[in-house]
Amino acid sequence: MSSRDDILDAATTIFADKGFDATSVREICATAGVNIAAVNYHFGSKAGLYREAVLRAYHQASQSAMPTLDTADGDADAALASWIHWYAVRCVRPGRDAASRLMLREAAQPSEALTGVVESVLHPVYRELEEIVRALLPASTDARVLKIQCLSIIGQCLVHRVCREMIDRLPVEPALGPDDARAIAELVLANARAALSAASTSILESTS
Amino acid sequence: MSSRDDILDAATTIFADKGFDATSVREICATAGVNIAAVNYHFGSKAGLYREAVLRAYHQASQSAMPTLDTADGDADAALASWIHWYAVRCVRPGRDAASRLMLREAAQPSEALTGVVESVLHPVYRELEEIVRALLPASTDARVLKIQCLSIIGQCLVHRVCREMIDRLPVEPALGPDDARAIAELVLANARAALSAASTSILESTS
DNA sequence: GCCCGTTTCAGACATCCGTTTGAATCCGGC
DNA sequence: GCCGGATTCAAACGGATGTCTGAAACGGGC
Repeated sequence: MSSRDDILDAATTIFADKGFDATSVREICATAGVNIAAVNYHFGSKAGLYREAVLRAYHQASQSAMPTLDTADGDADAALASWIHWYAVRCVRPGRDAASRLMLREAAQPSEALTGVVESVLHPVYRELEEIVRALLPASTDARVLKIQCLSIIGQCLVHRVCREMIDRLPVEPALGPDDARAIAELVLANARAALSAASTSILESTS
Repeated sequence: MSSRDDILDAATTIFADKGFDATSVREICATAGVNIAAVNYHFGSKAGLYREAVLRAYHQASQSAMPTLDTADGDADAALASWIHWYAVRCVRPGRDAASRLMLREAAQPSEALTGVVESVLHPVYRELEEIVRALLPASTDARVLKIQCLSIIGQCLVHRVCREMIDRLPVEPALGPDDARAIAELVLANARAALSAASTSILESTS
């Protein structure tokens, strides 16, 4: 069972770094130190290996529990803080955690072959954030505004993952690294609080 | 000169959609309705075609002028509003504008072959935002905080482009479309204003 | 010691890729 | 009408890819 896992480990890392198309089965096997035929023996095909790697990454991602409104005993603000910290750390920490990198790659550009698989882990994450944010906004808030606000929070975190290569090349000091995860999380939280309370009052003003 | 442009048009669209590796020269030529050899005749290689497509996309992107502090006569808040609107529309509007899609793909994952080319258009955009945001924050603001705040603004816009496929699959109504560009821009602006003023006062409090 | 299912292996398979070739075609200038 | 450079074309090139084959090696159960 070792070679099967070796292949999965190597595949997760390389797929996460280079994407499905740019990765060759031979490279994966060379990294894993196994014969090329092992991929088709254990996984049927390159696509099967990819599917398995994403599924395993999903399973690993489910391990570290996502904070929810319930785990915060209904305290929406505390839940927001926990959620943002949980998500931001996940985005900013550069991973030896290749699994989460692979997940995020799939999130941005889902494989048509994996329809439903990735959604099953992504949707609950989004839904939970929306529940938390909904509790922090007036009940009268437009659904469209709620959605945009949630995506803004996600975007502030995700940019540090998706645009990491660009960020690292930015001609401005200081460079942002994994050590700044906490600072980023706190700033995003402060921004979200400010944005949500501003959104609340502006809605109250417009309806008064 | 027509076939050369036909190839560039087809290449820009397909490269933007599928990336460099997943795109084949044969597919580009079939779409453009030209012979396969035309790519190497006009551009030397697939990489040369890619480079040319990105460069043309960059050139087109430079046409619509970016708002700056200067064009707002030094009014930082007005400049921020203009900049966010300019950038958000660019991100949210889906593209028949394949050029900007290609640019954003390059921004997220720059080709090593194009080092310097994309930076030359991306860096001024970031620099300008940082100038505007700097003017809206206390002079004592930490450079790291300034950078994170700028990336938060960029992230809130960019998420609508980079994660479009995921957003479209979100199990929550209503769907966000290109018509919501203005609403998104306004919300991001409101969020940025709230975040920056909150950041200003918190810094003042901490130093007093 | 031997057996049999599991796993590994070197090698070959067809296919697709980006690229090249050399001839055919076009077309303005004379 | 015809020349010569520019362009297009069908066909093929070598190489890399994903996949498959058949035999070799392994390893626990009897």
